Amino acid sequence: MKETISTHSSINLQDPDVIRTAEIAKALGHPARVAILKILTGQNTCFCGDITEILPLAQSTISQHLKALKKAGLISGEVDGVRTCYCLKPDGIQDLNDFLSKLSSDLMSTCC
Amino acid sequence: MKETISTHSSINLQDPDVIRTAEIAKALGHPARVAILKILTGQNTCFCGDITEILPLAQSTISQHLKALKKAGLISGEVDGVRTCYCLKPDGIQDLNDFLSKLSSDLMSTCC
DNA sequence: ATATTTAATCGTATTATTACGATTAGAGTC
DNA sequence: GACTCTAATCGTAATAATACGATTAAATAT
Repeated sequence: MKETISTHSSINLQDPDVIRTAEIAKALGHPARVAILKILTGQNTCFCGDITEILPLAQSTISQHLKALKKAGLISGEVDGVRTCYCLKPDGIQDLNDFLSKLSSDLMSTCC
Repeated sequence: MKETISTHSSINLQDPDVIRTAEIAKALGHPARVAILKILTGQNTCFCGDITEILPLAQSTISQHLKALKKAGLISGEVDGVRTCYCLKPDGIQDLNDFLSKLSSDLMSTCC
């Protein structure tokens, strides 16, 4: 017999915030995609081909990773002639940053 | 013929920083694990059973997710009698937070 | 029009993740 | 000792992710 007074009625797996955070984190959850973000951060050479030259992965694989980052809203990709110009999207990065800042600040609360 | 002057000799997939960031993000990359972190943040009830009552997942599944979070260094798990007490690990959260803060601050650099 | 360049998509094989029920193992209780 | 409670692990099925080469499509150049 349990008398659990749950204060967690607000935490569920369908919560858009939870889903959004997981989505962004998942997009970041592969070394190739972290590396791509770093490359995009440091330079204004945002073409797929440039990344293909830097990372030891096939063009189709890079393209797949770019697609994943774009789907998660972390980067934009605009066609520029025969190429596509990829660019970081501050909003998406901010989303995850917000969650983590909040989490970090809450860490003061006692546990164990 | 290309004359790429790469300034990215420092970015590679074996870079421990890149690998670490991806590892942490991957651990966060599932709604159940984000929810678990939120639960651990808000309360000092850190037992597996408590989480099992809050989230609509089997005990074995929760246990699996806890294992993943622990492996990534985001939580600790200490046996306390018949139970195990789980707790957020500030260091791991900070690792990812650091990367994202840096990324965010770099977003000012021109691109597209 | 033909050829070239760039990047997306297709097809596919391999591996990893996710979820569950069942079982196991250890701690505490009767 | 037998019993209960908690949580880890096992076994397994279904799904997703990853990587590659090959192909396609669109833009540009010759």
